[in-house]
Amino acid sequence: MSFPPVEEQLHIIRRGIEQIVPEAELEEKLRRSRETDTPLRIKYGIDPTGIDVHLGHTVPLRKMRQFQELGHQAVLIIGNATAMVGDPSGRDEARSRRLTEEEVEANARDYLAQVGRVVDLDRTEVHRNGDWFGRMGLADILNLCGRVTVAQLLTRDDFSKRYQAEKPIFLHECLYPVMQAWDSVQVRADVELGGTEQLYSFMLARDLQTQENLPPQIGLMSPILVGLDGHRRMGKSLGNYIGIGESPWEMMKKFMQLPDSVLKTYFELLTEVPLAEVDELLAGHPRDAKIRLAETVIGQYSGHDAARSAADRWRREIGGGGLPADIPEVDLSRADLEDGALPAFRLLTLLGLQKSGGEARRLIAQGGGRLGEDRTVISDPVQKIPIENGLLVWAGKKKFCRVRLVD
RNA sequence: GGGGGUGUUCCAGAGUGGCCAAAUGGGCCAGACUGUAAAUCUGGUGGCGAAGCCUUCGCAGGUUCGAAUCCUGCCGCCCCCA
Repeated sequence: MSFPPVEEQLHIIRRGIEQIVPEAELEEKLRRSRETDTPLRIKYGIDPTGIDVHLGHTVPLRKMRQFQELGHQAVLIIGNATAMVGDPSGRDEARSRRLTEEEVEANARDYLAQVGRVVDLDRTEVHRNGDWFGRMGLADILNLCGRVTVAQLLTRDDFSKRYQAEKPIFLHECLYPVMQAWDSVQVRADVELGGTEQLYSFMLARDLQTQENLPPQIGLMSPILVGLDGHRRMGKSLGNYIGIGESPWEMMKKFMQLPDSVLKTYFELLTEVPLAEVDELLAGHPRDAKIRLAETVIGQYSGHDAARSAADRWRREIGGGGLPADIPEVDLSRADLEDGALPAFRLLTLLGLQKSGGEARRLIAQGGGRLGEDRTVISDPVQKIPIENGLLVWAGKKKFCRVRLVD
């Protein structure tokens, strides 16, 4: 096996990376790796706490894939032990609940399947950190804890913020960064991937590795990928994410709703489109750049054909103002009708377009209730609407369905 | 163990006896404008087919014509002292 020249590798590795600590050592490691023909061990840890892998997760995963392509060894850590603690990073609150072992294991399997869409699992070492943490006795744990001071922990931004805000910090959470760092010792990591909020853990790992007479790892930190709102990090709990398991069309719609301001970062972190070309794209109409972005990323998960047809569909239906292709049909029982008609607000709630009568009334009062292909505005919330099969009903621009009358 | 705080509607945070379904901000929803982007502006944001009624302010009781507001007990969280 022979590695590409160091400069070439660095060029690929640096893309989309915010911070490398320490940078000089990375170059040195790459050089030595190439001279001795020894792949670097690239660690990335992921806690199986949820089930949806989204684009935010793919940033370090893609980086890992790139390392694989360069000939290095990917080392994936399934944090089945750390998952039971919960990563306090970037949180200003404690996790509400700890997961059970069964949940964690189920999630872990699910995660691997999803992760396999980005990294090449056949060429990846997969470890579960429960394998080593499960074997540790109290003495081992105390010994490990004895290497970290509380003052150090409190230098972490998330902990100090919480501390100042008089919010709870639980003892087991303090263990999280320590455990994460110990993983690096266990797998003899040369490089660890993660977000910028991982700095503390990465540095702690270097300390522990040095104490164990191992070469310290390099931390490669990606910027945080902001979510659909354009401000806060992409995350499941914020509901602002694009999951890699979503259909091409779902992804398409979400991409097109991104604020323009994030386009450049998205291109940089999620695609391999050369940056010079990205600049050219951004000089044109942002809408076209966005379509290109969406198509490129969707193509990575669903193939180019599917990506293209999603993009075409968007241009046709949404860009072009046509009717949506998928109009869900909702059953409506004839028994609910009154003389073949219904008050407008009641229609919306029965169809599930609105949660309550009050909500539906407000929507209609504000001009969000519409009927038919020509989207005639319903003017009065209690207006009697004659119901017929196939009637198209709108609750705002994005929610709609057709009536299907049933007995 | 002792002392002091605090708990409000999705979130943050006002409200300290009636004018409170509860200020304000955020979020969210709708409308206008657009590229169904962002920003901006406008309106809305407990439930009930109107008037009116009903349920909400950590939990359980109590005082009162009347309680988110007062009292008692319980629970959670935070800080300080030891």
